[in-house]
Amino acid sequence: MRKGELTRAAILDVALELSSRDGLEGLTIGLLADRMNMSKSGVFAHFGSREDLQLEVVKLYHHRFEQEVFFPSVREPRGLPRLQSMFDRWLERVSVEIASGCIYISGAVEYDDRPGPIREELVKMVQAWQGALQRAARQAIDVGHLRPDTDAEQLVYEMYGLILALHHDARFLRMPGAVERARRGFERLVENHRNPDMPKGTPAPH
Amino acid sequence: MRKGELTRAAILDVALELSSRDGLEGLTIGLLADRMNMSKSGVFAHFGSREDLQLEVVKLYHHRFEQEVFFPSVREPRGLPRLQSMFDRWLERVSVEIASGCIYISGAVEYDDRPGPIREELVKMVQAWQGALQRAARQAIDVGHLRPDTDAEQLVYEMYGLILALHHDARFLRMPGAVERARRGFERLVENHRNPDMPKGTPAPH
DNA sequence: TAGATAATAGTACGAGCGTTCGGATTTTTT
DNA sequence: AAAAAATCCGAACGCTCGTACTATTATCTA
Repeated sequence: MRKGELTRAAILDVALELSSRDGLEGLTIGLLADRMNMSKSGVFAHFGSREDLQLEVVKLYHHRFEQEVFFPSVREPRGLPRLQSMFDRWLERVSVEIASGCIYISGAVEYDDRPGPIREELVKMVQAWQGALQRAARQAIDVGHLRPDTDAEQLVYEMYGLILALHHDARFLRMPGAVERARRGFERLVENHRNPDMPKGTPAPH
Repeated sequence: MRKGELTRAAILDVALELSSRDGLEGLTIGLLADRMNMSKSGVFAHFGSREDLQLEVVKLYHHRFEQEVFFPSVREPRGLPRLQSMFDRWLERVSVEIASGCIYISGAVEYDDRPGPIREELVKMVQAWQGALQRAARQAIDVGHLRPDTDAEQLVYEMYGLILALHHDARFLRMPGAVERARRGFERLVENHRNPDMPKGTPAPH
């Protein structure tokens, strides 16, 4: 009863690694078994089906993303500091993933036209992340860090574009310096919407 | 000698359609034969291998992209008009491809870690397009439409991000209004780098 | 420690894949 | 119209995939 959960977790760990490289659709039970020094059926027995395995991989990725990017950022004070932290940590994570691949991004392409529970799960998670970014952006407007006429959704749209371009240029084209470009793009974005008459004496409560 | 080339072209046309939807790696000869009302071996005979078929699909896509986006734009006058035209036509094309998928974008994800001739071809073409955009941006700087301190590569990086975000939000998340967001992002981008003291009386030669 | 239960291996099946090959059929050339 | 060549089909091969079933081994419990 305990050993099983342990190897199951180990399998999922390797499965996430393989899915990051080859995509969720490229994840194969045979290769996974090889990496685990196990038989195919031994691996398979831990999951009812391949689709269930893929779903678990997606959930595991989401959990790690939350742990590494989202949760540390919400401890920052409301407004621009929090939004900046979210982008920084996000960018930091994707920078590391240049070597391995990001499941949110590759999954978006793999499942943009492939209906089913995996697509639904992916969409749900990406929407959750975009929603969190939008809330942070709106708070930055509310506390006066960003101009009141700032379009939060447009802001998040362009932030997402910067990250996607990073993944594209760095991972696909192998271009150096893409991380710095994303950073500079965000700086320009913030500078464009920064509130020139930020009311002093009203620091954002955290 | 003539009939063969005709059906070969017809096969490639359908193959491009299928590859746009399911990705180049999702293109299968069996499905292609079904759509063509032909036998698998009949389809196969027109190409030495599946990889050759995929390569031809990539080249066909590139040719259409040039025809529809690049060539009409270089007839615009140098500088901002040409750059604007390139982005507009690019955006227009991707807008249509929201229903079918864009091979440059899906290919970038599929082949970011899969070496071989297909990856090389894709990289070459994307680099060519980015190079064309950079040349147009530099010309816009040279003729004085954009500020002299404008970083052309950074500009293209952010343009690419806007298009990638469009593909992501519209095709994967099925969000309405993404096209308009891309357009607004580009407007802001241009407005940020527009030359305030554009020398009058020196219109760009075209 | 003995018995129950969980965990893994082994084997096999059916489907789909790219590919090969020989023959039938159609198109082009002479 | 006859000969030559190009085009296409049908069947089969070897491979890999996910999955089902049975048996064996390891682990936990009483």
